[in-house]
Amino acid sequence: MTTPAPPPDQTLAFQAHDHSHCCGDLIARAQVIAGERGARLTPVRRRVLEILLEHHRALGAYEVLERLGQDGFGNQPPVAYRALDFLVEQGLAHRVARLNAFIACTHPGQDHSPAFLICRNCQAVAEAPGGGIHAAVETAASLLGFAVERTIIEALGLCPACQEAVE
Amino acid sequence: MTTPAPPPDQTLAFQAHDHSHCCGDLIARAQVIAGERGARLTPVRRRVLEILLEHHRALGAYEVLERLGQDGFGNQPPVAYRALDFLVEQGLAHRVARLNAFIACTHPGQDHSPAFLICRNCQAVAEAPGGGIHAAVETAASLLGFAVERTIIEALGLCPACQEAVE
DNA sequence: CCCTTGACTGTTACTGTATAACATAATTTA
DNA sequence: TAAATTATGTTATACAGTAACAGTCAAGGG
Repeated sequence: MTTPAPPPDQTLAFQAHDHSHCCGDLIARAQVIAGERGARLTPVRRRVLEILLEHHRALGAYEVLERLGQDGFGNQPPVAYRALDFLVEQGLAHRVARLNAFIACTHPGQDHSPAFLICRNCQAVAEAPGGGIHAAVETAASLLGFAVERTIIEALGLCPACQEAVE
Repeated sequence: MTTPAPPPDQTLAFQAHDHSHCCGDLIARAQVIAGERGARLTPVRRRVLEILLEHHRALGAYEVLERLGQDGFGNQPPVAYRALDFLVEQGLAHRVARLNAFIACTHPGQDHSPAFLICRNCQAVAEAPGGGIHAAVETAASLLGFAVERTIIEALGLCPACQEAVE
């Protein structure tokens, strides 16, 4: 599974950008992607995706849930978890294991197993191109005869902005 | 993808071996390592490490806690979490984010950020050599100007034995 | 048009994971 | 030995996730 040259939006989370644009754009693409797969982007699901898109950081299910409740949706955990599970299945969002939290996918539609870069200072999360990393995991695993099905790649550290801000 | 002979201890978790030997040995090494770092391997901490070493799989904090209680130690969550946090800080154990669980380090004393191979069938967890993987993560991160401090690398799949057992 | 079907949402109730805060005990240092 | 530090025990609570069931809504078949 090789990854072509990274598209220009890879550093999105770590750069200034027209955020309202990137949100609206991704919602529209999500609508299309879901339609193609015969899945329905219902109001709750759409709202959850919007909530995730309002940030470039991972949100806990209960953070999402609180906003859902404010918007008149159900405010019990399964409401949030079901919508989040749907978005993850459709590749529209990802789960960040380290944070027990969820984040909108910044380039949906492509089949990808992402590598996350998590800033410990500002909590921003970016998706890095993961091709080379996955190849390295495959190599290491095959030495032990292990058959990889899925990988979790998460790096903790400092984003460009916070490297200057923090000592 | 060929499978050359792996180094002897890397596949430990996936092979038959003298388990009582590997436990006693690692406890002794832990004692030394802690001493060198000015840290105290107290009875609770030592017992927690023993509990982890009795398995080659990750144990939840509450599994550890239950055994601690049976041995006359405190049976409230902080007792287990504090001991586990200590072991992780000293490099004597690792946290497996995917499983919200902990596992004894199979080669402590070396400064290493491990890559875990998690069998979804038998729950065994092995540490894979992570050098190449970390290099790949560094490369990907540096393209975005991100400074990596720690990495979480976990692969889910089937260990050699379970590839035969499971269809 | 109504009815059935299946998918989605809402709710209750619960299990599991983790930490804050404070009291007590043991160990080290002065 | 006293003071300071470090570790342990305990209570209480916050955060994460799921099972089970009831109600609702949209789409297709008679």
